[in-house]
Amino acid sequence: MEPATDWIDHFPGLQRLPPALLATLISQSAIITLPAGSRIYGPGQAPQNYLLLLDGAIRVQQVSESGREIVLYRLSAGESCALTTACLMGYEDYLAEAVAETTIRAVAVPRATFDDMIARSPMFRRFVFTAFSARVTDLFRIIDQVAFARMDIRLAQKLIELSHGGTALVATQQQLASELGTAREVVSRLLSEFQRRGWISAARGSMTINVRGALEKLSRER
Amino acid sequence: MEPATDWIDHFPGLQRLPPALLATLISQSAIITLPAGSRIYGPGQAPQNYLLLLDGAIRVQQVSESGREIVLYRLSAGESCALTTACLMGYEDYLAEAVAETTIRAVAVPRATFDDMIARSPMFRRFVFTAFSARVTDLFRIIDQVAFARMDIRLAQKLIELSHGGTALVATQQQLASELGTAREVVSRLLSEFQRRGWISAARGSMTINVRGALEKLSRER
DNA sequence: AGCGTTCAGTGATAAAGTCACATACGCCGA
DNA sequence: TCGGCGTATGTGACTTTATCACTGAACGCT
Repeated sequence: MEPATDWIDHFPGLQRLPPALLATLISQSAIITLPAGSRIYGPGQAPQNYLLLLDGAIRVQQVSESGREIVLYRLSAGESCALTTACLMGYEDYLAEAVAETTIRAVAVPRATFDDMIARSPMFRRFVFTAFSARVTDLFRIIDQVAFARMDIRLAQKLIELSHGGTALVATQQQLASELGTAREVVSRLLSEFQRRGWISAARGSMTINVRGALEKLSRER
Repeated sequence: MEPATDWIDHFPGLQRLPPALLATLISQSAIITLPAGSRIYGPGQAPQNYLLLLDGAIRVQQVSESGREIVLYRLSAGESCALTTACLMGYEDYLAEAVAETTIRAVAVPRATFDDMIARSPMFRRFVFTAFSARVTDLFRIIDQVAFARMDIRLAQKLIELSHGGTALVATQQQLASELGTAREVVSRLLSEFQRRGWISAARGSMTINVRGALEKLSRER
């Protein structure tokens, strides 16, 4: 089978790899497609490939024994599963799980090829470590938020984040609670309060931001 | 100056490096000593070296804007500053800070040497990635605990951890609170309760575990 | 229109965090 | 040996968050 070659365009950090290395990377890797909702890695499932995401979004989250969830970070097109890879290389079991939020298309680089590329290319190393450190920074930030930040502030931040600059926002209270690692009832009460102040209007499974400025002001507090 | 060579014995994962690589690593690295309490890395201080810890202990923690702290993980002899290194390679600023808990002695591997070793030795790569994944696993665990675990359970776990199998434990309530990322008053009340039940006896700046079994039982709950 | 499922609201209560003090202990110097 | 002082601890009052147990509303189907 003829491997596709144009996917490399998605990754600015890899575009200027020396041709020989590029050829190796491309010829050894497969392009995979997974439907929305599929679990990509999970506790006890050691990952076998280094994934470079071409299309779609991946959500990495942690699920507690009581069933509560918290979203750790998201990956979108052009990013790679960096932490996963650390676990892959280090033989540690993954404690979090990664779920496809949409249909995803990704390049799967086998373990051996990954190791080979790391050895041969400073640029590839740089690419991988940069991705690592961005994720680790995300984790530090999450810990800071969960340990020290008030929930109304965190919810305001999340509403702004999920609205992507627009005014509409599609999410159930349960989904928001899972984003923040809290209980749905807490989200319900905070949203009531936001609504009472006229900052948002809520409907079943969605809401509208009326006064973005107020949410932004709150989200800058601490 | 003649570089010391015997430090390599501290790191089983590195002992069987090919002689040529070992020679490079040893000749390029310096052994440094830092006094207890020194800040090794901090927010905004990008690390310049990969540290391999020979003696002493390092605590990595996060400090909130309000001054509350939480300990993320510790490093002891034979371990390396793995996450730090990711930030070093990825050029991201460190959000947490690393503090020497005791006088420490460490091998400082310069960035360029680190990169070179990564390129040349599968064994070195394995060593680094293994350390990395152990730390990331620690972070996942912290997030799980902070987001979902009850404080009495976490305190019981911490008392057991800090007692190192013995019965005596030296720590102030403020130190315990910083370990857990909570407020001192919370620790005070929980310790009172443990004491009321006869599980521990507390004094100023220290305490004694009387009924380890009870703490262990509690720490297994969730 | 009826029905099952998913979402959202709410009261009661427990756990944890915050704020503002009151004590208590240990040590050092007069 | 006695104050005085800095650090450590105890506690009341109150707010915020979590948990539990429901109720009722909205939606998608048949």
